[in-house]
Amino acid sequence: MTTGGISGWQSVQDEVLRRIHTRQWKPGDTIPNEAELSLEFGCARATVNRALRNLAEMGLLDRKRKAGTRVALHPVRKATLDIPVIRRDIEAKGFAYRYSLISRSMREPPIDVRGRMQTRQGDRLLHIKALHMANGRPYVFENRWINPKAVPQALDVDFETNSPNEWLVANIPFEGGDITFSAKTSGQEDAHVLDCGEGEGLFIIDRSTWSGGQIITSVRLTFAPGYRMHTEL
Amino acid sequence: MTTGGISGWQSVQDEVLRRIHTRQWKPGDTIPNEAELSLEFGCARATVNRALRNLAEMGLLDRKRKAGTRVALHPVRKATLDIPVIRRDIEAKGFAYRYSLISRSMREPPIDVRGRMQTRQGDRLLHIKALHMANGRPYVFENRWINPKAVPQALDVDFETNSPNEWLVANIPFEGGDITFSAKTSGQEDAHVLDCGEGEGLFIIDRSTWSGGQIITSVRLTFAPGYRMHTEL
DNA sequence: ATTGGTATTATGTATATACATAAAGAGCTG
DNA sequence: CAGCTCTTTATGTATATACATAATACCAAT
Repeated sequence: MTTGGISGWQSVQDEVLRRIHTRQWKPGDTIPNEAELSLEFGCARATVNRALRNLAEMGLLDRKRKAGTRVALHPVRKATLDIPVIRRDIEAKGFAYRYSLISRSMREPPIDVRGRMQTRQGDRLLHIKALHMANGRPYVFENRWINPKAVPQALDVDFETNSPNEWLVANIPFEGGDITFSAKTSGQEDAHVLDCGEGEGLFIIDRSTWSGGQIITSVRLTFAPGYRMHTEL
Repeated sequence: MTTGGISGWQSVQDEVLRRIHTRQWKPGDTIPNEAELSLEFGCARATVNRALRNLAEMGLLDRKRKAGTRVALHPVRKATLDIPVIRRDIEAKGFAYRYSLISRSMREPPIDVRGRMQTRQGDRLLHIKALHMANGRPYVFENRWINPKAVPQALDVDFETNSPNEWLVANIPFEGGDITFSAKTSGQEDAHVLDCGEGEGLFIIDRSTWSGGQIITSVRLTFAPGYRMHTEL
């Protein structure tokens, strides 16, 4: 039978994918509409819709009302990264996790942090420096600012045994945030804390999270040399 | 009215989100099942399903058949990154794009590349080095290997005016791949090509793509200092 | 030719219904 | 009590139908 086993939206998706890969449908082409495809595949339009919607989410199809569905000209593939809790990240790799607090204080942040956290001059924030270790080796240096106006409970936590990373994830829900990935050259503090040389390239994640219109926290994670963040697409 | 305007799966999603954020439903809690929620919200179960499925995809809910739906204990937030064509990335930032080919040759790859590309000893690959510039400044150094067995057409392209990045995206469909993000310390070649100092931290993207069981290409993108990759969650 | 309104059309969503499937839990058996 | 089946149950999916909405295409009036 020519239809093989086309049943279920996944099969429809697979068949559409096949046609794209074999260039039966080339980038820029408008493909048949949902009604036609449902007829061809012998399934309901909703099933075709589910498949095409999914492919559009993956960035392989462009869909517009009335205009129809076309194969994406520039397949802007979307890689989805998991942003795990650091302890779980380390443990998932089979390493022993250890945590140690470096410092904890209230202070006025430098101007760049003030901008990111949208606080006024003179506002003091909770500042925490901590180190996460894998098998006894420094893994990532956590440099975090917490807004006490948004998270007053944080003032009662000493962060001696629990990292702010973990405490926040477990206790403070957030609505959204933004992440920036970059690289920097290790300075004196980095080299000291991460036990590496000065002038090494380090992987950086800067993250701010907000909820209810307030910035909750802003953190810089500085990873030890050799860190790699992997994903598939 | 207490229900406000709960209609449409997005409203259902918003309401569920609200209950999570207000801790009415705490991490680990099992929430009412689809049938109950559809009754409460006065909509069809399919509508609730759509909303909850979406939230599960975002990593906020854990769903299992029979076990029910619960609020994720460790909200592994998924950040989706766009992986654009370099030229579009640069142009989107409002910079003038320029491209220049550095070298093009057939050669046997070093052992690490041979591993990534799954080729045998003695197999020769097409090796291309190229530079992408933004407003005349080096932006990213493209160091690519192409498998001529998978992409024989590439042998007829000189890549003088079109980057392999762009040519491949436009001409060779791929099924999947993997990406690794990391940082490295600039060496002599990096410093020369990217016009920066030696010993600077550089952002690295390593990507391999495959189709039909064959590795098509493997590339290392070395970004000039200051590059940042941004996303929201 | 430009403007502007209207008809057309493909996707987007909601609905009730039905059946499939995974997995937990009960109950049975050795 | 370990190990097995069977039942129960919540999610997963497919279906036909209906209506909503965005965006194009067409036609008329200026």
